[in-house]
Amino acid sequence: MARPRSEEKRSAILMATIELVAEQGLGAATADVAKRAQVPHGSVFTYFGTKAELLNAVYVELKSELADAILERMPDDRNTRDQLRHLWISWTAWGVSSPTKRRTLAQLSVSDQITEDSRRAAMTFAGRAVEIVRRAASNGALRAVPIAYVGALVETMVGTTMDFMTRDRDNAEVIRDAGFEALWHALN
Amino acid sequence: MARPRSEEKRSAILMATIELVAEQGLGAATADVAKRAQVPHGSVFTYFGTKAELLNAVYVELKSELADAILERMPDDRNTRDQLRHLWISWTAWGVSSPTKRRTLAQLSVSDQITEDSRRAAMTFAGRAVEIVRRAASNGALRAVPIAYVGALVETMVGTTMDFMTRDRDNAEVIRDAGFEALWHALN
Amino acid sequence: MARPRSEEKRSAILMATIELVAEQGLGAATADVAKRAQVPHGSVFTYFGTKAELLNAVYVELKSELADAILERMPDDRNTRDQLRHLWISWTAWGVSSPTKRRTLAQLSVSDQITEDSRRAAMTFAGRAVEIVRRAASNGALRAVPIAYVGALVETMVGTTMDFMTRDRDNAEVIRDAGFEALWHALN
Amino acid sequence: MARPRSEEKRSAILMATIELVAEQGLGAATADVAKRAQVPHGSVFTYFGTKAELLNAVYVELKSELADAILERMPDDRNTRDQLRHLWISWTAWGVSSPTKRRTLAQLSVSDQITEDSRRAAMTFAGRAVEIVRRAASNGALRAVPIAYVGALVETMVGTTMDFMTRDRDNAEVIRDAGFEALWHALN
DNA sequence: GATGAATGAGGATTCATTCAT
DNA sequence: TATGAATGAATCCTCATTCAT
Repeated sequence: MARPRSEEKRSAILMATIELVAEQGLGAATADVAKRAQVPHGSVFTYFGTKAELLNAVYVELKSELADAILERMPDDRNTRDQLRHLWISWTAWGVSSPTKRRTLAQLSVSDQITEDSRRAAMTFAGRAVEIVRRAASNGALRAVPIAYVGALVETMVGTTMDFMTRDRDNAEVIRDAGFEALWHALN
Repeated sequence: MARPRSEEKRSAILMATIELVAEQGLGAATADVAKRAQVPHGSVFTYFGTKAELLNAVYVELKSELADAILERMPDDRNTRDQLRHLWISWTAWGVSSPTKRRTLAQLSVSDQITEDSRRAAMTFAGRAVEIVRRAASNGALRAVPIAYVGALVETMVGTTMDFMTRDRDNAEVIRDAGFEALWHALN
Repeated sequence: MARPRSEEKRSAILMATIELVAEQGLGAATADVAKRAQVPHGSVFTYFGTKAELLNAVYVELKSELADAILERMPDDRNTRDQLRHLWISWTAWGVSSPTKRRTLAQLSVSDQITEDSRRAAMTFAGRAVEIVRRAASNGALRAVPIAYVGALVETMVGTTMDFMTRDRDNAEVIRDAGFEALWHALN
Repeated sequence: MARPRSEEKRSAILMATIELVAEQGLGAATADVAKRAQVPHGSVFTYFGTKAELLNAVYVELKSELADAILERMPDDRNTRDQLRHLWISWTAWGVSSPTKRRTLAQLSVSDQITEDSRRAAMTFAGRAVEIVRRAASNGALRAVPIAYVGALVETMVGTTMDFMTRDRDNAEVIRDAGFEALWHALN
């Protein structure tokens, strides 16, 4: 009759990790994560096994959340450009309004601690988004290259755009819209 | 009158750091760097003071080398598109032929250990390259946004392109050329 | 529910520190302390956080022990001179019989690693002793100066006396008694 | 035809050491001493051989300077009390006006780096002062104990008095004069 | 399952002294 | 003699993971 694991604890650890990685990088100590989550140090390991697994869980969590934010109100009935524009706007909006999550996700994305499995799982969430990108690029300069490359280009352009929007709040919308036009031209 | 600092030693430490960071990430131990460079551990600190300074020196060194590689044979008499294309090709060629340096530079670029000073110094090397980008973007969708944003977009697109070229050697040129077309359209 | 901290371990670390500081000074290595205490090096930090905290704990511990030794059999019903004499004799006896503790305490007392908090805590233990000194000095040359100064004078005179008693065991009692007379005259 | 050692350099190193030890304790690095003295690091060792020798030289220098300050205007024709009083006043005056030197001397005095030789040399400077103390104590409670003990008592009482004078400038003279009366009574 | 003490291999940095120039 | 680079043992502290309670 083991006590069931608490979803709250799991979530608290996840959130604490997101915060600490944003603040201190991937070197953030698990003991500090536990303290921030107001959870015993040992619990981090009962819930996630190893630090690497914890980081992977955070990665998947953030990717999933991001995919939801992007796709939630996607106007499926509109043309490709409108859909891509929705993707671009909701994605950057997420990044600008969740800078902590954005920073942590950026760090995790380039980390070699994230497994191929986690990356694949993240891809799955992004399926519909990738499809939009694929359609948008289907007649342009990138029509003949692997879709993964196109997707990566879009992702990296969004990332850079979010960075500059965050840094230059006054011109955030101008940057965002110009960035979208650049993307649209790049794909067409 | 004392023994002068040895340029060779300095260089050996720098190279060893580049290799180890590529292999193990920014957490690479200074003791291992010393061993790889075949110098005593203490010498790392004689030459660079702290690990952070060492990493900054590596960053500046690689940025400088990269700028040289890009600008060395830049055809200044050609039109903007040709110059941008030369930039794109020489940049990706550097990355593909120096994957170790590329990986280390990528890690350093997103690290918060790199100071604003180092980034500024790197910017200086890149001056002429930025000018080409500025010209290329002067009539397109990005004409009204900060040049820093445009430069960052180019840099991130090159990075992504190098990654895929390295991973998919057989199609490297196709990817590279499609990537360039995408960039050209993005800027125009 | 976890393993509770072991009072024995804490105490072993404290004792090992006292010994090593007496032997090697405040520069004694925490690793050597651990070895002497037969605990893993990491445990020193589990129990005391930093070396400075460890030293402060030793200081407070020794001051407390000393206060106990002095005040334990203090004849509260006797006149001031007898009480001061008891203080002097029990204090010097503690120092002569615990030269290791005495030396360590002497080093800590002049160290700038000891915080104001620790010194205040030590003062508290010494309260009754200070009161005796205050009474003894209340009609003499030192009646109008801060009691802290008077207390410091007494402390420093005891320290010097213990040193000479230790060095010259054969005349220890003569020195001790002469020293007490000197103190008594100084205060009266 | 070796270049003669420069008295200026020697002196600069000595002064720099006094300052740094006052600021950082005996752990002050010789490299920092050299920097403060505006002298190459190696020179510290050409002039003093080892760090321990340097510290001993500082000790002897300060003791000598102190002895000069105390004895310079000693009124040899006055009675013992007046001479002792002159000793007390000039000594505390030196300490209050040279807090850096005082702190360094205090640290060195309790250090085990100072050799017996250095201590003996210092004693020699203090000869006339010891003689005054001896005379002052010749009929009191301390008449039968080793003169070294009496001297040490005087020294430690002066030290404590200087500390409180420095800390409580407004009452410095009151403390000084009360301290002297206490000393006089202790010796008589 | 819950808890937090236990562990010891690293990690970055310091430093007195030596010695090449 | 003057100079400052060279050296590597030593230092304090961190940390992921395990495990006794």
